[in-house]
Amino acid sequence: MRIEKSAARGVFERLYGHYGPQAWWPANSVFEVMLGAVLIQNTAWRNVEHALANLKQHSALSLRGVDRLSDAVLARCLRPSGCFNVKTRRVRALCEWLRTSGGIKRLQRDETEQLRADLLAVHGIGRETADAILLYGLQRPVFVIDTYTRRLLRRLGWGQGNEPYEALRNGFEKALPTNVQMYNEYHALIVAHGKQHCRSTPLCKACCLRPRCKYPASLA
DNA sequence: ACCCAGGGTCATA
DNA sequence: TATGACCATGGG
Repeated sequence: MRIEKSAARGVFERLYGHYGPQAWWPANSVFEVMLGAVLIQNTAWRNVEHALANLKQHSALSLRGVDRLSDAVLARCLRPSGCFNVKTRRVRALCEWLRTSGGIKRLQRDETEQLRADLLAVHGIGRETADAILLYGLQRPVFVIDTYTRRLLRRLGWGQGNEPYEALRNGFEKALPTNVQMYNEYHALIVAHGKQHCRSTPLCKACCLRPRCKYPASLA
């Protein structure tokens, strides 16, 4: 998958110029980023906020805190984020991994590729979740691919949108400078744009990323 | 009553 | 490699 550098840069400038800085990831700790990355799976951020607020009430926005909760209580906290029984197991797996690998502070010293492999080995952490944790939690220069990114890519005519994850990640990373801050904003901007309704902004008149958008035309 | 939301796992072909 | 069932809440 090949993406033109000027095009990749141009779309970023346009999105940034329109929406401005996104201040991602909304969290107060690396652990909270990890929790959010798992809870956001196939749900809306609003629901995740609710679940995180529930955890906070139980003083469970830390590894120790989550470990103290019973499965029943943890599941009850996660309920608003949907698929809560599934996510309870995934959060447990995440915590188990952190405990057995010496904690976040030690993990910070590992190479990005090593960290990525370790994350992918955790139950419930796939490519997107792993990359979100790497980029937003551990400040590594990894470009996150999600469904909005695939739609954007397709609607820009850069590709089909169904290419393998790694191909797309590689395409963006080669087209852009290796820059954590830029990757951070770019992905956040793609999501922000995708959330807009058609015609709600000048940019969306040309391309909204919602599934049934009437304007599947180019941003450029 | 539907569709969708910042996915991943598991079974199957 | 690729498709489909499944998980399940909350907002539009």
